[in-house]
Amino acid sequence: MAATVAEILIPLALDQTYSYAVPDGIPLAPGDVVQVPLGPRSRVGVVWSLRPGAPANLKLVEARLPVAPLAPALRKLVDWLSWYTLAPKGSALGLVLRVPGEAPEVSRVGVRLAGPPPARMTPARTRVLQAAEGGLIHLRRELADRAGVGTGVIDGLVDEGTLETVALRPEPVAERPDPDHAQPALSEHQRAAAAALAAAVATAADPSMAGAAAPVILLDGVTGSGKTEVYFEAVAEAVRQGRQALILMPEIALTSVFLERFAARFGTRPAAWHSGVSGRRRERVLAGVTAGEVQVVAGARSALFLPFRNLGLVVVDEEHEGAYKQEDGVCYHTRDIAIVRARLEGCPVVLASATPSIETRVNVARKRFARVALPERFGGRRLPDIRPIDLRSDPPPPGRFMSPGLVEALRTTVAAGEQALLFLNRRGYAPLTLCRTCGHRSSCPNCSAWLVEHRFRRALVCHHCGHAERVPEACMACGTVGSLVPCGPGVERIAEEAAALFPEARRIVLSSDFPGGTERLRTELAAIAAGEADIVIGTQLVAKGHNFPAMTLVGVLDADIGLTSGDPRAAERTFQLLQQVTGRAGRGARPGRAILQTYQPEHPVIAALISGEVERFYREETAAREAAGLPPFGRLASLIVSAADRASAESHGRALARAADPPPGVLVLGPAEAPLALIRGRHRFRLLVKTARDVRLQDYLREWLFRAEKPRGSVRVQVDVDPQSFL
DNA sequence: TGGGTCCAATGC
DNA sequence: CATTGGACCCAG
Repeated sequence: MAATVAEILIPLALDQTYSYAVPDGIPLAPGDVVQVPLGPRSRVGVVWSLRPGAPANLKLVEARLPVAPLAPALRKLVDWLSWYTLAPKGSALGLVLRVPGEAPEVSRVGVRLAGPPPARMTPARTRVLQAAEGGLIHLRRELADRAGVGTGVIDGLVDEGTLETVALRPEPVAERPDPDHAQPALSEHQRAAAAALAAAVATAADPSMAGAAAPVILLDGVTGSGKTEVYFEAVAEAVRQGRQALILMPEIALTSVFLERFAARFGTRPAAWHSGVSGRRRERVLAGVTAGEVQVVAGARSALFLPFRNLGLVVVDEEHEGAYKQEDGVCYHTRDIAIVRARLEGCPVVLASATPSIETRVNVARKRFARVALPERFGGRRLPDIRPIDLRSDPPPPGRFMSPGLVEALRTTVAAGEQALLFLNRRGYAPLTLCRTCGHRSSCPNCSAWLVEHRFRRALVCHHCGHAERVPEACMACGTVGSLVPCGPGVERIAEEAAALFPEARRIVLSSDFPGGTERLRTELAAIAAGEADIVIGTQLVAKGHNFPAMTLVGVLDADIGLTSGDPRAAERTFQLLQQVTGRAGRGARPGRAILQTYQPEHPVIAALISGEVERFYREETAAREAAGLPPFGRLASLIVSAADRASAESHGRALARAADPPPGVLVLGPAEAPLALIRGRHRFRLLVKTARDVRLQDYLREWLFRAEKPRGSVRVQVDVDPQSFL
């Protein structure tokens, strides 16, 4: 009877499709979403291909689900992603496939005046009738609130026939953005840049240009140069062309400011998509995106996999951000996948950054990406003056972390009624707790990391696994009471110091583990922007994307953090972070300045920040990468071998190394104990594969892992192609 | 020997 | 991912 076999991909960690017989009654096409039996249960899968065949002992496809099929571009993306990352195909599908839940669309019910007044009048009923005057349709709840009655009164009037119910179409998740809502005031540079981006969008939308490769464009502009306004014009062009636009951001949860700026330009907010959007809203955004009704989505990395119907533009804001790298499950870099997705959809990509990554710079130099530059700050504002304080010659008093020079700068800033930011990229009170008597250091039982004291929570916390314990009275090792001392500063400790020095200044501490969650963070950020604080003490969370007009001083407490991590990207990362955080100063009318406390003012990163020789820094850093054969001049993959016990992790790592047999141009290093050897109770060893740029890295890795001993027991091997961090 | 727990293999 | 059945352990 059935004469077709369907290859079905199921969103589980399976690397192959499974074959099912297609019943005659269910016509199928590739991309269709189906229900198939798998083991004891029924699961959702996607038709990957169909072929004629006499199904012998195959199970039957149970049903085709009444949802939009997975578009060819997304199926290609899944294939490409699993090829590139070595993740199982099914895992890659899991990123893309979102099956709408069973929850039926709750149509909102409205009521309106429709019949004669009720036989029996009451004061409550009178108020309702007054509120409903004019015959307009009101929401049941809203009408009740307006009349100051319960919804029961409304229902009573509906029963009487005085009011009638009307089914309302659900409120759209996002209004149509109006590309001509507000004409932005752009500088000449901005206008030129915006025109270039819009032209790329228009060209890609032109049917006569179909098939031509749409460009990847780096929008390169210093902090405060107005990149957002510029790429908004590209978004506007996509909307005019009737196409969809996706704006990817590293930290969408905190950007209500961004949504407002969008609304000011387009008259309405874009649809937001991130982990914080859940339930009904998520489903409705999904449905709107699928149908093409939602035109602009602003989202975190998972938005990259939404089923756009006619994508016309992808913007990757803060292109260089480390948060774009997904480190577990399917390891991918959002920027790179965004470029692949855009190519499959035939639309341009805009990468926006004040501090573009070296990869992107090199791609510009190689003419693979175009570049549009915004050379100056909006309104002609100057970048802040940056000055070092050498902690060797100008140290803070004992037990303090602010040098006299920084304190003095703070004093003048606060006295002038301006705002200062004290930046330290370390959460908590103290990063290490030491016993003065026996030298014992509190460390995490599950990870090879020190426990960080959080004085506010009265706990010692592991920043890797979340393990937390009460701050003990006595040393765990020697039992001495009152002998534990906090070592080093975290933001909480800096806040304490600022409070001691400037008791009358208004202070706000911000860090990602802040009690009150994102809602509170949002209000605090708004308060800072409104000038309701004199001194802000914060982690990197305050470094990014916020506009604090009254801020004129940024003090970096430890500019050297991160320079010594042994990670090849450490210098670049530190440079980007410090460039961003110092860029918070002087965005308003008054000029800004920044102070870097450092032990190594001669270090290339610090020296470049102080002298403003950005290009020289990048030139040298790029040259160093090239000399070392590191990306983007060579390719890297890391294999993390983890196991419940150290010995099995190490022995499997060694077995892999023995089987490596690298061809010319490939170097396999390790296994070495991973820098964080123990995380969440798992011991980790790392192998590093370094190849020349033209080596087919994935093919080699596949072949190697196929040949090598398969992991047994608790052993896991995690492959990360293009690793960002080496920790 | 039965029952209980744990964990790796399995799914078309 | 969710289920399962085999391996291992313990009490009786």
